[in-house]
Amino acid sequence: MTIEQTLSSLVIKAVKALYDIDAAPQQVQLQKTRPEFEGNLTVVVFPFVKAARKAPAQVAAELGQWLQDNGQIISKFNAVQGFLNLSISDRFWLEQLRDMAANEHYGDSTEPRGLMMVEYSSPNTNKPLHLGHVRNNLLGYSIAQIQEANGWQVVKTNIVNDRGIHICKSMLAWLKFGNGETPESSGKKGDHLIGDYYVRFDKEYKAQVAELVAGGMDEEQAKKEAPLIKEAQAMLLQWEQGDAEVRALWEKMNSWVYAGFDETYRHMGVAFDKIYYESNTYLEGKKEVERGLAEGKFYRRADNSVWADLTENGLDEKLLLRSDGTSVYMTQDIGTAKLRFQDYPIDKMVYVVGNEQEYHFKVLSILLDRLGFPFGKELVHFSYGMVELPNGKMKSREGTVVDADDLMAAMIQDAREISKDKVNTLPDVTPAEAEEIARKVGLGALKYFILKVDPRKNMLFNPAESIDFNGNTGPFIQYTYARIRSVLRKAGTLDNLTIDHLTISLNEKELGLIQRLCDFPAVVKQAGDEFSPAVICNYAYALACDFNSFYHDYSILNEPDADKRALRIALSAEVARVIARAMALLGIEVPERM
RNA sequence: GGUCUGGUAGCUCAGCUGGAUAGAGCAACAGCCUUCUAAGCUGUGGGUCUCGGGUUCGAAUCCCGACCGGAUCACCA
Repeated sequence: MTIEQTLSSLVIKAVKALYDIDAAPQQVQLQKTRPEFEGNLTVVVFPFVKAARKAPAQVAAELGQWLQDNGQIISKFNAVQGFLNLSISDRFWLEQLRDMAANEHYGDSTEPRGLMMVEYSSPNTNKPLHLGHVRNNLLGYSIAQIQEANGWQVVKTNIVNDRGIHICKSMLAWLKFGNGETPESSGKKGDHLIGDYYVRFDKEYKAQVAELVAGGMDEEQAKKEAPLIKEAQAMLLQWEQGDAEVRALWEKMNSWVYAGFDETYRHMGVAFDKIYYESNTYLEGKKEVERGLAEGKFYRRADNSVWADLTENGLDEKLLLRSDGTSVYMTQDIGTAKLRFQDYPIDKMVYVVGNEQEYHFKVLSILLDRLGFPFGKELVHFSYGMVELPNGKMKSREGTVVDADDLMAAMIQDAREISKDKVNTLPDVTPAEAEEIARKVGLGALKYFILKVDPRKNMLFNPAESIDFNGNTGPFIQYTYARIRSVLRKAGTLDNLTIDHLTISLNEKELGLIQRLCDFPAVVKQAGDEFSPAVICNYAYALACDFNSFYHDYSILNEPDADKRALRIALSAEVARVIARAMALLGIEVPERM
């Protein structure tokens, strides 16, 4: 039972006893007491003043007196207008600290909630990952961790868009201009190599179009008639027909890309439990559409294309199969969903996909439902905002993308240089440890920078300004952790970490820290309910701030009173543990020293 | 045009299921290391919460309208 629950039920008893009011739990408004007032928690009494027929300040005072007389945990109170500020006894807080320290999984929900599949990343295999994917990957991974902490069994999944005209373009450009270049021969990462040929295709294609237009052709027509695009389309057809040569080339080039992606994922610290490939799922989707057609749920037009009529759902009509019988985006997502639900007993399906695809998922949900999949209606599109640059959206063809590998490398380099500049550089640090610290800190700065923003909102990234390492940042929180660990290493030989004496009187900072620690389980729950790693970020930052303030004002190891010293050590250890856990929920590692 | 979404300090963002004098960080300025890690701590300045109505004891928060921005409405994925 949390302090809020305890107090809430006490207040309900109080208003019944004092004013004969039958209050619902939602009517009891509890909030943290603002720092300018004395107390830990505040009851807002306005909801009761009307029924009590007394002035707000009087209701607050009477309520406070009752609570103090009848609830053992309240040590004192004060009433300011309609706000009743309650001070909770030190003993209560000390018991809370003792209990959480004894709980190995503090913060986690104990209630099992079924199986949740989280799809994220979902790259195309024709170019390397960029900043948009970084936000996607970090959000997806973090959401998976957070939902696990909330009791879900989570399967992390990735759907790789490994077929289609885009990959044919890269293949074609490589055949024409590549001279057999490989990742080994060029020293390039496979995904970057393929991305370069995708860009090369576009360049050559544009030149062809320009030439046709110069020759007098209409631009729209030129785009269709350019020899390169015709060749790419022919190649896609060959691929669909299973042409051995095209398939072999496709497999070779995709394998280069996968090797590159694997490296990026590993570096980023994200992983998947099960990967699906569009080349395996799109046929399944076609079958489902055919079935729906046979069952009269869809209809075929004169040109042979297949459509779903969604007008009764307030939407338009949606294409499901082209007139040439090939599948579209929607088709393969239907197939992928079907395979997934065959493979796992999924209770909740979550798609981590940008908000530009809200319409797509609205339609997908309706279609799956219409096809008789019970999970369709319940699917969650975790729709996150775009990462924008100062001059607008990233455009791969305009060269304004921020590459994921480059960005991570740059962050780690910044971290290296900042460590070097520190006056208090660790004297005995080995080069290997220094490098490990730089990696954790650089990636920590990047991840926190992205995750601290409300996922639903668009966010701005300015490549010209470096990401901070001071203030409300990942490194600030990592630093707080490293600081505590340093103290604890020294304390290890001085004291044992037990709280035997629950009679210690707490100072303001100690009490505030314990109260903050007590919030953690509710924060984890809120982050899960709202699908928001940002909630965890805000909490971790507030906790680190509280600790640094405490650390500045009070000595831990030089405290002469042995009981107080033991308490401070135990409290610090608990703060470190919760920081580490919160950061783990964000996919951020914490260094023992920095 | 329809639908969705956003507008809070110079900049990046919290706060939004209504509660006390709207908060952080960055940037600027002023202090604090012989003492547990100064990636830290303390202080100063900085606001018409886009605008206008409404609801109420109370509105950045809820409702309506206006203005401005973004997304989306493909035989692209």
